[in-house]
Amino acid sequence: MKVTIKDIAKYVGVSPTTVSNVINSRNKKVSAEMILKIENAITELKYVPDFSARSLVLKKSKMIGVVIPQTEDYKQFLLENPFYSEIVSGIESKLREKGYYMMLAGVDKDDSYLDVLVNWNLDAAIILGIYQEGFYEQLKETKLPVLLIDSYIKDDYFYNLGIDDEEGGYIATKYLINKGHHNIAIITGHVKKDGVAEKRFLGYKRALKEANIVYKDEYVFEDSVSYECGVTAGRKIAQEVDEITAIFATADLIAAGAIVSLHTANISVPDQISVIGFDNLSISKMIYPPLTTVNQKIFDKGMKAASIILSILDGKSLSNEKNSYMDIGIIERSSVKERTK
Amino acid sequence: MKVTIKDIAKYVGVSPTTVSNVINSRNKKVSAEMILKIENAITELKYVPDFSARSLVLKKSKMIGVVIPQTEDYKQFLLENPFYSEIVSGIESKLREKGYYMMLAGVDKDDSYLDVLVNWNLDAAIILGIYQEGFYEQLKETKLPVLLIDSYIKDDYFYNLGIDDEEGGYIATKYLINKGHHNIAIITGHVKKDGVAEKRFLGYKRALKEANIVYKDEYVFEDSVSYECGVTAGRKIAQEVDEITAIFATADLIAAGAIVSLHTANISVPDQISVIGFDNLSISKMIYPPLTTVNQKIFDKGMKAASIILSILDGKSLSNEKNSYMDIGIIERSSVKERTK
DNA sequence: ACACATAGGTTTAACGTTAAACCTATGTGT
DNA sequence: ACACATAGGTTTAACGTTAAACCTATGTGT
Repeated sequence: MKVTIKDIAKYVGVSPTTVSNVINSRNKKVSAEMILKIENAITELKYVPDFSARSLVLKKSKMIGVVIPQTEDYKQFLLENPFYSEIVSGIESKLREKGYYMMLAGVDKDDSYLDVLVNWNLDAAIILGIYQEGFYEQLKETKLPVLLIDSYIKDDYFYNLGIDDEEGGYIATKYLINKGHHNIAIITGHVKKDGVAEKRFLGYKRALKEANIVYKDEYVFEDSVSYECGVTAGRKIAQEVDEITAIFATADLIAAGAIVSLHTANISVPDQISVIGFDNLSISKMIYPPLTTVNQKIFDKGMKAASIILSILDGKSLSNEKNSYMDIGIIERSSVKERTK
Repeated sequence: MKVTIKDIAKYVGVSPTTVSNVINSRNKKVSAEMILKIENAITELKYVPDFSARSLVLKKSKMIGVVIPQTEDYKQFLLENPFYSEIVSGIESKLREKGYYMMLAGVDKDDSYLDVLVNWNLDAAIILGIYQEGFYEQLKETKLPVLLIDSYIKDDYFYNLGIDDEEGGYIATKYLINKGHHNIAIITGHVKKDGVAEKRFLGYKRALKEANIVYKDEYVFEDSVSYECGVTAGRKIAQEVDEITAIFATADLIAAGAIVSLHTANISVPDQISVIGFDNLSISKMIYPPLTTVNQKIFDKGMKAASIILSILDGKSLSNEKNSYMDIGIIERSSVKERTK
């Protein structure tokens, strides 16, 4: 049998409410002596509170839902994408520090899985990735505080955390230009469907324009954001290596794929072609050559996401500015080189 | 206000129990006509069950705890390790398919965090990684079904899922030997503290012995299992490259680190030195050269772990064999080459 | 000497759901 | 004609916790 608050109460010879008061440190209502007695009884009988019961009466759970998308193609949980797993790490780390719990869930076509937020009296949700229209409507119906990460959904209901993706695209491209490159390919996600991809692409264009380099459609390789698509794009670029001298891969995963293709085609990075990535995933230092990339401090981003949500729950959501941004910057490693030819 | 079972009952003009019966498809107790009426009311009023209340009376939650260790050194959540994130992906995927939920938690020094399993009426736990002695004692006190992944804890209480690590070490080493290598270095985790490392090391020794190659202590590089330690070991091995012709890195993360060091020292893999890894992480095809490694189907392992736990909960834990093993095998890529010199 | 405040509690009802025991009208076999 | 089964429900209590209202003895100011 499970030890309950009543067992403690009986053991000490006191009412359940008093025990509850001690557990929740409402100490004004109970004498120091009694607190000690009850605390001893708790450790002695190994009492552990039942959060289901607590959540039932309080309508709070100290549990935050973290939602990650599924890829339609691969039917796999995207935690396999290091970007998601690193950010989830950050979230969990901060939540645990603050005594909160994390329920991690994938979402596939069956949107109704979202009900889980309500089912469990979750206190709030952090949403990673992009979903269909209806998903956000459902989210709003939960009435819960919701933080969207890297989303360009414009809706007052939601809190947002992201980076300045346009600026990121700009500084990455400018970095290549400053190294003397003019013919710069970009490998990007679907610009129409994905706000992040769109902004980075816009930044790319701005940097070109500013440097008086004509933008060329042929230099744009648009596909899903994945290692595999990086491989495919890299293969195509390998055939134009005399013309193209640098690549802006808008995600490290894409960069990793492209570089493998270039290796296979016996093209040296960075001697024959430079590559800059985006994200600074932990794998970016493991590939060869170590990847120069745009750092977005993913782990910190996760911690920040959790902090924002917790401060909302604490009611100290200071400003009414619902959008937050992380700093970005270039991490120089070895995949970009001054253009010589 | 939240819509409850009572609201539905009132709306339809029936008792709460009847609504409950419909929700839980105990259909024998209610007429077809009534079922329809109630179902309509549920969608109309947007009723969503409260799992806290349900869990309180049923003592079940349909929620499984998944526990991941923290590194003491880095104070980071190990989901950053792709091995853990891939396996968690597999677990989540299967759990969701079966209508279960996942609570993901890190564990640090403050072991009492384990209470969360009891707090939330979790149905079972899946434990990744290695912990101190006391941790397992606490786990047993929860009385919950617990599945340990890749653990060599011998205790009848626990279910286990792993691979034959000794065999893995053996086939990896033998693969190198078959390619003509004699002077084979091994980079391994702490053999005394980590059962997995120990077994793989034993397999390495067995393969050497079988081939009449004398084992040399100088060829053993023992440190933590991480990318960083791979870098360190690789740096040392780089200085003995005339003698050592192959490396068995007992984890892909280690292999990735070692290879970067070899690149830095201008040593060609696999022309001057061959490297075989272990795990077949998704990053192993992203590094250069693509890594030949021992495949342990990590995603599938996660799915299997969830399946085992669910079948225990269903009471159809067929055999009384509590230990399960995944198949392993060599994945040939490009980091190992026939020895020439 | 009395009103009032306060410390240190207790009692009661509620959160939403389910299991167990019970009820009642109708059908069914002999 | 009666016993009995069954379909289709209802009523009650319980899960463990907490909030709100209440109680009582003692202390405190005038």
